[in-house]
Amino acid sequence: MTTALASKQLPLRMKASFPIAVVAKAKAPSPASADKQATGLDELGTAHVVPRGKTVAEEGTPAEYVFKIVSGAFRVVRLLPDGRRSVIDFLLPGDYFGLAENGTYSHSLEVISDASFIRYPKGQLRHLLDSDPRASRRFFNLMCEQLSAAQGRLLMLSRKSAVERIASFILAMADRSQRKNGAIKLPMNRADVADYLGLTIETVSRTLSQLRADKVIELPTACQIVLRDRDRLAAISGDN
Amino acid sequence: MTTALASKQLPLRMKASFPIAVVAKAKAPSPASADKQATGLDELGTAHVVPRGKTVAEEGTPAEYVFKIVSGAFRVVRLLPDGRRSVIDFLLPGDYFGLAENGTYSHSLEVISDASFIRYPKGQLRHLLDSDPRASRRFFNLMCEQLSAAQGRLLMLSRKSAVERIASFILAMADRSQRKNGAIKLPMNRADVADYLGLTIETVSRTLSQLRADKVIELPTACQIVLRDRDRLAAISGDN
DNA sequence: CGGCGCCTTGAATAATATCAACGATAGTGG
DNA sequence: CCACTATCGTTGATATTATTCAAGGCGCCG
Repeated sequence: MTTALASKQLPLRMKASFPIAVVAKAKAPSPASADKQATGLDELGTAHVVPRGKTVAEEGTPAEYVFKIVSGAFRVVRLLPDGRRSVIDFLLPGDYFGLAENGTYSHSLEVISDASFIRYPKGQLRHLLDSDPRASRRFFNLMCEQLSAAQGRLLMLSRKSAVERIASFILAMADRSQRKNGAIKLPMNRADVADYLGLTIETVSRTLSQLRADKVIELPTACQIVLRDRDRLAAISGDN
Repeated sequence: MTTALASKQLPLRMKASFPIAVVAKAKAPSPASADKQATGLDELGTAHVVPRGKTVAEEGTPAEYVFKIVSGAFRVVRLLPDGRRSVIDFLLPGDYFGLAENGTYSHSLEVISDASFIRYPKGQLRHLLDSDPRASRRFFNLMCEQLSAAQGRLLMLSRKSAVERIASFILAMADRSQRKNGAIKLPMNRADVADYLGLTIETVSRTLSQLRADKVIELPTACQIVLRDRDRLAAISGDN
């Protein structure tokens, strides 16, 4: 509860200096048929730049768009009526949001670090999927990956201890995230990690401190992690 | 751990009287093109009958088939190396298994109550998806539903208390499951429920007892639940 | 330099797991 | 058909883990 309310609305100093802006408008829409592009999708979307803290899509509002992350980092958030928060996923460049959202968004999409994305009208995407087998196949595979990832997290949340979750998380971020001279750079804060792993801020912090004390990781800053003993981290994580 | 090992292999007395059997072999395979069927898929599969306790697909083995449940109930199971178990989903008639499984199965599919299913070679299904937009769309929507369901469960596992999980579970089963004169008939045992909700057998049992004591439900038998106060159950469940 | 978030750490509490015993039930074999 | 037995379910006592409450420190930005 504390976690949820604390992180519900990040009071970021959002000067108007960095508003949502259409940065590039694509060429004239073509009757999605003879495509040479990877997906034939690119020309349907508009590019946008957004500042940290911005909510790009809001839970409960009509799901009109699908988003493709270009740069930066996002969190996918869902709330319980009493305010408890769950971070369903973190999105990084190349990831999509909204593919499975039907009618209204069941999640909010929030910007963690200054970011940009391409936004596609859902109707047009649907049409493309119906008419272009290549795109259809591509997005079907994307859905498969998302589902697999979600199922992996179900196992984690239902059966893993706090250290195991943290270890798994660090290893996953090590693969996905940016590096800054050897250190993994976490774009999210402790509250986000906590709500992603189903823990509290305090437990996340304590567990990281413990891993540091055990010389498995180093923490140059709060949002940087250096792997000191990857094998042991993998052993702690519990899988394989 | 106790839970996992206890329920890892149900020592059901499996007399040879009820083996897997091909019950119906479909007509000659057609070059999936001019389909009149709902999905054009039916003729690709073979029907099978399986007894309780049987493992129909095993985690780690090549994912050659997709399954459509016809009757009975199944659990989708994933194990941690040390034996801890998670029930990722329960499958009832109309549900599919294996759509997102790539290369090798990342879950086992186990029969909870005597059941039957149709099995489709994955390669042929893929081919159908590539060639038939109707089928493609249908299965894309199925994947969307599965993903949404998984995400809902992520919220539950990461933020809900034991009572809330049990209440949500009962309400969900009330919609999906069979009835037996007014009572919801659970096909699974306590260990399955526990591993599905990320709890222990004992906590599941205690929580159900407590709900009974509070006159929210009745438990005519261990596997039957009568809703006595659906509104209160919904309130307890936490969502909406 | 000052203030505000964010992070860390400690101590007490609450929730759930674990250990253990008993009870109920259903399927088996006599 | 009944009694037996294995399995499953319930309940109690205790242990453990993570949460909650509280305070202080660090770092960043203005």
